Amino acid sequence: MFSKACEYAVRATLLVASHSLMDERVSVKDIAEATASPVAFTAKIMQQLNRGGILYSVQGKQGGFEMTREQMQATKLSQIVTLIDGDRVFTGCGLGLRECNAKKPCPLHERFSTVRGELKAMLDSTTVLDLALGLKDGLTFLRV
Amino acid sequence: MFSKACEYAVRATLLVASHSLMDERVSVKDIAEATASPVAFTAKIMQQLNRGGILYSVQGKQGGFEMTREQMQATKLSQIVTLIDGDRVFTGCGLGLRECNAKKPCPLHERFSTVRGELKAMLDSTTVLDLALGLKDGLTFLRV
DNA sequence: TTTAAATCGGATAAAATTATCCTGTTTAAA
DNA sequence: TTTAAACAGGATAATTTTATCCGATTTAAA
Ligand code: SF4
Ligand code: SF4
Repeated sequence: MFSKACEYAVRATLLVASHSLMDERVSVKDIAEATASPVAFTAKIMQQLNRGGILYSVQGKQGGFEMTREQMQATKLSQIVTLIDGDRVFTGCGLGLRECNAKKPCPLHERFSTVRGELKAMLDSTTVLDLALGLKDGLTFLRV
Repeated sequence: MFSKACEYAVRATLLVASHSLMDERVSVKDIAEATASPVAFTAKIMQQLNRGGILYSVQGKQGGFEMTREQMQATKLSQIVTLIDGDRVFTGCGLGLRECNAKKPCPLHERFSTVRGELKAMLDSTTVLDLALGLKDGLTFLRV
């Protein structure tokens, strides 16, 4: 469904958000540990999230990553997915046709575009804050 | 969403089915051409489809691939996806957690499993015959 | 019987994704 | 001022996925 990079990105963002709700800043090391992700790969992804304006990074000792409540509210999951994976999951053909042309539909067109639309609607309507709250309260988890 | 191999597999299966509806057998070369897929890779996938009982292969001159109407009716898209990609798309975690434990859900659990279930229901309720009919009638297409 | 079309399957290659390493810079604390 | 923690970013490595190649076998037609 999503790339590993994208899964790590969402997990990392939610972890940063839940800590920011408690006014804590987290390091890459903390993030990788808490989300069971490879640390160096996670570091790369944090750079992308920072450049994409999803969160803030603070350099130097005592540095790390943090989010404002505004960012948490403004950031929908679909934005993170698009930032890391592009829009293929939202616009791509279920059967892999290079170009989606409704006048020349693939056999799965009707049924697939319905489900794809539901996925997009779900990710469009879910904010980082929505999910970070449950995480902060210990109701949900980011690693097994 | 699906691997390239899986996309090729579904496209190839639908092509074989539509031709079998007209009592025509098709070669790997024909399939690759008609579905805009790499021929050698498609050949490998045809072997998997044959071993998996999705369709029949006929060796030797005038050989190729074919499906019975029973196979078309019995084969749901979900079976092809499972054969090629396994069940990760149906059972995997949207955030990539290794083990899905409803008692220890990821933050996206509720929303993701809903959409994932709709995808599965769609693929479970769609047979190869359903899609091959529109293809045979020229209403849908397998390449741009 | 010979030939050629076609699948089978193992080996290999190319490309993309995932993951690591290392050096430099920033910055707070000692 | 020195030190060490921490991110930035370029280079490289490992793994997986995608793709190709080739010799062997099967089989219908010439
Ligand atoms: S809509 Fe149908 S045709 Fe267009 S891309 Fe999706 S699946 Fe393929
Ligand atoms: S069910 Fe929820 S927790 Fe379990 S895997 Fe799917 S999304 Fe993750």
